Amino acid sequence: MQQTIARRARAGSPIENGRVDSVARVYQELRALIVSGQLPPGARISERAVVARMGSSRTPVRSALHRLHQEGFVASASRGGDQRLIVTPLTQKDGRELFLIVGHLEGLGAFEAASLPTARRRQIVRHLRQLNRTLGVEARRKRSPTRVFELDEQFHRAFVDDVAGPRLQSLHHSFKPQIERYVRLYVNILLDTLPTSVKEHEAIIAAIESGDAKGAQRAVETNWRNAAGRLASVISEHGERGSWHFT
Amino acid sequence: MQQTIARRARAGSPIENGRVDSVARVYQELRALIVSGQLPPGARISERAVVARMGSSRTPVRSALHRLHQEGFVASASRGGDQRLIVTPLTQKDGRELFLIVGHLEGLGAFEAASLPTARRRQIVRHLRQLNRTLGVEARRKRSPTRVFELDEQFHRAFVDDVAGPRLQSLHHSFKPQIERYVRLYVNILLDTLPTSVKEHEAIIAAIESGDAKGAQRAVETNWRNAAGRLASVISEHGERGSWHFT
DNA sequence: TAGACCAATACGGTATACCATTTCAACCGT
DNA sequence: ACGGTTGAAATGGTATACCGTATTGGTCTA
Repeated sequence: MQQTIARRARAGSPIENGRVDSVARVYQELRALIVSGQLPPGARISERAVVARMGSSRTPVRSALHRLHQEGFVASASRGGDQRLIVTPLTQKDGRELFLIVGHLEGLGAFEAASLPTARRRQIVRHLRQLNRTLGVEARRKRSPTRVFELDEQFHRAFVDDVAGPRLQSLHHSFKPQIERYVRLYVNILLDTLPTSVKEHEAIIAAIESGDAKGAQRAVETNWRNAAGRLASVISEHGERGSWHFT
Repeated sequence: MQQTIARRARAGSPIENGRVDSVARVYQELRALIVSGQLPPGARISERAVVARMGSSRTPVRSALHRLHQEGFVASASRGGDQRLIVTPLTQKDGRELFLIVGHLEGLGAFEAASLPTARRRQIVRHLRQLNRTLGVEARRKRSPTRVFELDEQFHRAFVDDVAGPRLQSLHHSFKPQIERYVRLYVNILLDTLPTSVKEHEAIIAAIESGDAKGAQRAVETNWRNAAGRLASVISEHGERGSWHFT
């Protein structure tokens, strides 16, 4: 019967011939809920609850959860035989590891970017400079954290996406949103450290511009290592906001 | 009816109370088949064929395939609407990316290992030295490539596993077998470059011993970058063995 | 004989039924 | 009133039926 409803919904869709790829839809919606914090860290996730909320069936939901699990957005609280899923808690240790991994992954990207022929490098550098300038402006007037996220995200994508193969890209795409979870949790405090970040970005740009691959890699890694440090001090000062369970 | 058979099989199992976690079993068996090359690169994989071979049902097989897909062991040949799965082909580009990513991931591990307190570092170093010595011996008498894989694998695990958090470990565990696919394909040729590898390992050990984090990281990355180079030259010389489809 | 068309079917996507286990809470006995 | 017991509901795992599309192999025609 639900099948009928779903089919009818599909048929009502604009031009869609049929298939809607529920798993992708469920995956994205769920991930958005987790990243935005509407599903708080530690919250239990039941397949049937998701089905009820998103109106699909268990099979695609199951696939989506499987993927989220493997990417680290949800974790198994594996009590007993079953593995019950919860939204991955935000801890200091996990945050540090996440930041360092992304740093080294992007470090590889930066290395490759700085090894490009001069023409393409110049192109990338111009883009980076523009983004970082905007970021600096946005940092001075302290508001709209969303915009800041977006700019920082674009900055880092600018020298990774263009140069990374499919594997590195997919890793980056799955890790960055998890970073975002941490950043969103401590926005206001992290916002104060923006000028430092902007300066570190300058170093990255300079290294890529001059074709200094190792330097670019080091600069990116330093940027992330410092960010990890800043996050750690913020967390230890304010407590781990995201480690409790709200059943 | 098949259910009955399965249940009976379970009951016949030694002490098992019930659940066998088919998905893990299917995942591991399939992965082994892919890594060992019994399922050749480019081979099509159909859910129902796997079911027929491994005797489970489509749901767990589907989960296992999903995971293998995300980890990169299988790829979608996405013709048309469906995404048909094939064993990921072994190409020069992909191999290079794989090696570099693992290099940078392990670089992070080495950095952390070299940052450990002296006592634990000494412990790790002793282990590393022993493994590398055995590797050197094994290199001189040229046989048993399996043993060589194992030793190299253990060497790299020795400074990653002990120090890495769960995320880095899981990445490492999913990437290393994919490296193995490439290595297995070109064993005999790659075996000649072993002495070089042993020397590079010495550099890694020395850096960890002296607590030189950046040096250790660089040494590991260099080791992998060189390995990528060696693989690339071998592939371009012998052609891409793994890029054709055997339907 | 070569190419186009058509039917059988293989396949992936989805929905759902069923089972075993765990959880949770009402209920009963002390 | 409190703690233990039991049974119902929930949950995850598995098997399977059904759908629509894409592929394929064969036949018919030019």
